[in-house]
Amino acid sequence: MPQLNGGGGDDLGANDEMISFKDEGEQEEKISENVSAERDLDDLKSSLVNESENNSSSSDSEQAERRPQPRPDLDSYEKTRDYFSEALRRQQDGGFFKSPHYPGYPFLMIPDLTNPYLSNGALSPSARTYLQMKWPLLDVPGAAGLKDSRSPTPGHLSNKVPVVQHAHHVHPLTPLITYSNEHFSPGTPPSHLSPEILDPKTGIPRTPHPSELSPYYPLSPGAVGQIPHPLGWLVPQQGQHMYSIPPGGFRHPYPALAMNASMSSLVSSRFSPHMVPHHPHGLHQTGIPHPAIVSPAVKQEPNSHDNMSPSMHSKSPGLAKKEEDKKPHIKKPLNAFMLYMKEMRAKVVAECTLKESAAINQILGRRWHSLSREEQAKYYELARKERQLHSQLYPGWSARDNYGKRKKRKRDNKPDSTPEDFSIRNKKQCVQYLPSEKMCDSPGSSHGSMLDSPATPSAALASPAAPAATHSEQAQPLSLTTKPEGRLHHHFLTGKPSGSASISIPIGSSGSHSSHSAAILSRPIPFSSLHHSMLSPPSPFHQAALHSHHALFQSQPLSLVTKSSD
DNA sequence: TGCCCTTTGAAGGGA
DNA sequence: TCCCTTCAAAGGGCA
Repeated sequence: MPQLNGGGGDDLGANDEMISFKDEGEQEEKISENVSAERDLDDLKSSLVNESENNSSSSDSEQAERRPQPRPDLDSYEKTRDYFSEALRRQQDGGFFKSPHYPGYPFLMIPDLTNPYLSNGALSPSARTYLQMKWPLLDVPGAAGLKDSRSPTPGHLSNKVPVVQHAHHVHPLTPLITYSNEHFSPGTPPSHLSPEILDPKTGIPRTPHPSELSPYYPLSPGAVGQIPHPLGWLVPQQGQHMYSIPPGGFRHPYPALAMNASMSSLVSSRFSPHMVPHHPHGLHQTGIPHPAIVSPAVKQEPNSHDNMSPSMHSKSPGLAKKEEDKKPHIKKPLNAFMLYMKEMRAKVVAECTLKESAAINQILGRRWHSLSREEQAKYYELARKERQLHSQLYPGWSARDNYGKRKKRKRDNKPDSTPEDFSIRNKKQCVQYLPSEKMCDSPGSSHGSMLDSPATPSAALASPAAPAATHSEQAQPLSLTTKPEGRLHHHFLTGKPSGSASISIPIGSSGSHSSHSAAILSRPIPFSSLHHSMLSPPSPFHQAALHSHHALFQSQPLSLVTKSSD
């Protein structure tokens, strides 16, 4: 697996970190991915027929690309396959994106997608192909009439994740090309990304047809007014949509929204303020509820008033309550780990026999730590954009608004909770999930890349965690429950002190997490007790980490460790 | 039916 | 500034 070129400075992992159980499987996976990709592409072909036909008069670049093939769908197919080949080649060449988890990353570097738009504002054909591939239901310009977008999008609207990611051959991050391929640097959005979509044929601004919106973020409440989430790539698996415009949303006039360049590319032309009527029921015009908006009946507590906007407070109690009942539940933006989890869960599930999310999440947590800084930085950046977008969409929304929306969760370290209660609560926590992950533990568990080396400038730059570190550092996984040494080491991205442990294995949870779940479950298995298949042979670095880890463990009893003793 | 579990990170409030 | 709490996703387990 290729490492970052020239990054030798903090190359913690040495070569051994590249050795993982998954490497072999990776080969197979690539093969299967290709097979699967082709299979998927077969399906894709048919959806590309019309597009190709409709663009017979496309640009010269397309003409140049186009092979003299009689079937335009095959052309698209070939081009798409070229992308895979190119992606694979780049991956093998040791591109920036090195993780075997992300075969799709190289797509971010597809040259043609660097500027997927033609001079007239239309998507380049390959970009269209790509977009079609990534958003099969996305009616990109030129593909109009391909399908009736107003028809429900069945596959994407399920809230359940398919056990096997069908689109594993394309990394979900690839749609981030939307942001740019400049490693998420908020660049200047293409000029065509104006609130209005230019008709590629006429050049006349027009209201985007719903079919041009990402199918993963179909318009929900307010139908046309619904904003498709630009991070829809995260959703495809679940078919969820992140955000929506709640009734009463956009408390600020939309034009007043300060859209920076990054946001512009995020929101793109689909976030036209002209298409933001309020829909009281949080339903897409198709009648499909927006996943980001949980029906009050589902999530909202009957007596909850804390989700009321100021405007609602000013209304009459009855009316306010009425609207409150209608008011959708605006979910929190996903953080980096959540984004990662969402993406990788299906993969882990597919790799493992595990089904329990708790166990899966443990694996994901460890894999998260095994990610390189760059990889994590991508997710941090994504999360940052998520938050940014969320804040733009819901200017008045506060995370506090959702407090109490869920049922009261375990509050085992409440002062009033009795020890009996606590012990009862922790009975289930004695279940040890991790051993069962030995089959599918992170190949990168030996990666060690997240260890406490200072962030590289690029990573730090890319990290949105930097501004938020004030809050997040306390929750850094590296921080020990006991925090015996104080906050001595630094967040790998922010460079800020973030904990005492010098290894990346979470020992319990910090903060409130540990307060209710810092039992043995949260405790990592000592390296020495891990199955061989769970960890690669320790590099010198990891041996040092082992030593440190053991030292830490020696200072902590291995028995049930809770923070309830506080 | 609905909470619990598990993970990390973000946000907000209180001290 | 630090600490704590809550929530975000997910889905099997369990009462």
